[in-house]
Amino acid sequence: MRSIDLTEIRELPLFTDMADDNFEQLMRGAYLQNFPPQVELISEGDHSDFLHIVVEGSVELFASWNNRETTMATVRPISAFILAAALKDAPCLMSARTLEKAKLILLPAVDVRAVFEIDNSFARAVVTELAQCYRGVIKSTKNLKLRTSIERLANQLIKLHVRSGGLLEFSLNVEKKRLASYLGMTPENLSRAFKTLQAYGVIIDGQNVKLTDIQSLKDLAKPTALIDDPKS
Amino acid sequence: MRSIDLTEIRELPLFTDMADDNFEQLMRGAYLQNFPPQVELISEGDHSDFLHIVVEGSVELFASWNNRETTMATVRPISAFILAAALKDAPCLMSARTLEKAKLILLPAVDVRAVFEIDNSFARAVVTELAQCYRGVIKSTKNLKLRTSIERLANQLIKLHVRSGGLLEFSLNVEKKRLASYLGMTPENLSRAFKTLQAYGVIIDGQNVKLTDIQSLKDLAKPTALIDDPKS
DNA sequence: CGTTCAATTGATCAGCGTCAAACTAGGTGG
DNA sequence: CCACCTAGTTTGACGCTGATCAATTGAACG
Repeated sequence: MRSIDLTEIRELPLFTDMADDNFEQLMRGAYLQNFPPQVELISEGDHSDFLHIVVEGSVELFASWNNRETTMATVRPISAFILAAALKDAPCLMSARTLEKAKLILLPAVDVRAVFEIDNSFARAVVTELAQCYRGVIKSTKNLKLRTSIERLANQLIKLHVRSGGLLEFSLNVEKKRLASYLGMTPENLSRAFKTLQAYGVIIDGQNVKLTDIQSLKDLAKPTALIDDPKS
Repeated sequence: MRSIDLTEIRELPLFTDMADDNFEQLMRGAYLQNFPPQVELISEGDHSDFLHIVVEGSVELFASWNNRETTMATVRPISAFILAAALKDAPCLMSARTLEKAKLILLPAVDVRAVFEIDNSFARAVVTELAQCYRGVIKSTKNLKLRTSIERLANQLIKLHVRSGGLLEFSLNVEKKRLASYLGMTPENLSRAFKTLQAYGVIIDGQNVKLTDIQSLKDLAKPTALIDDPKS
């Protein structure tokens, strides 16, 4: 575990306020592990024994029912996932798989729960984290229920544009079929949606996106802080 | 405030573990208020000054975008809503309106935040509550993305059946147009979906529902704990 | 009794999923 | 280095689900 720089972990909002001792205790039992692509880390319904933190690479959270599958989120460094299930010792509601080679820190859930009980700062940091997760999913539900698939795609592109720091050219950073599933549509439909957005100055080349008319795209997408702002 | 029995509030999971002093402090600033039907208690985007607790009646949480509106949840006694926004002093992501005459307790958000800072038991109870909310929304997203509207309706009926304690006859307890919106469909479509479910032993009379062939309904609905179980 | 709004029904239509096929790109092995 | 294989992506044709529009019925309320 010492092989990796713990500073970055320590500085995560979730851990930054907690007592040194407790952070130490948490990290003593931690594993640092490398995974190849397409490894299923967690299966829906599992009781997860670890809180997972993505250090490198990316992880897909997805859910299944009746032989159907949908992408719920993509987790990128550095952030934790399945916090709620690990804390409450409840079955995971989502599965997780690596999308590419990935490096994860695994914190034993028993340790997380133990430290949660004794460290009040950590408990409050957990509240902040969970509140953010909760609000994130609410926004995502609004996105799904209030918008058509083309509106969702347009807003997704604007979100990536903002996330890139305002660049007019950026990468999707996910396979299109996963983006499609995340947005609640089929790959075929996504492909057609991109074509539709050509009329709004969107140029696609593989995973590369170029926006040549942000204004008209925004007029279509009508982004709002109450759905699209990752903060707030 | 003394006019109402606080025992029930005190026994809510959110408050049951906290120190007496702090509960007192929280309740000192509380308002007990009656509202007529169709009052908008909170508007999306507001900074809510109060944590709301429904004591009688029912409250609809809904969201809007671009002149469209969707029902996100119905809150019934006794439970709190907009906890996350009140705690983080963040803009509400959902609006709230009374559906019928309702009695609410309003706890000033500043007090909630103050007590949250000093009462560690309360802070941990908040974690439990938020984790439950979070997992609830995740289930709801899975429901929306993985199921067709008829499957959602079938599962909703089974959920009401279970909630009624296993009765084969029960009430929807909401207007059909709100149920439709909650399930992500139009009222017209819901009406037709009910007709489709007649083949599965579902008999509708106003808000009254009778299930005459649970097994075939379950075969269609395929309920699963990871989407439909309110606990877990 | 009349007004209002929810609920239903029918007709029509658009969005989107499904199926099938062609095309592309990346990776593997000869 | 090239041929091949696999899987992702695109395109077209088609059909179903569910939305829209319009009209009617029904129920609640003043």
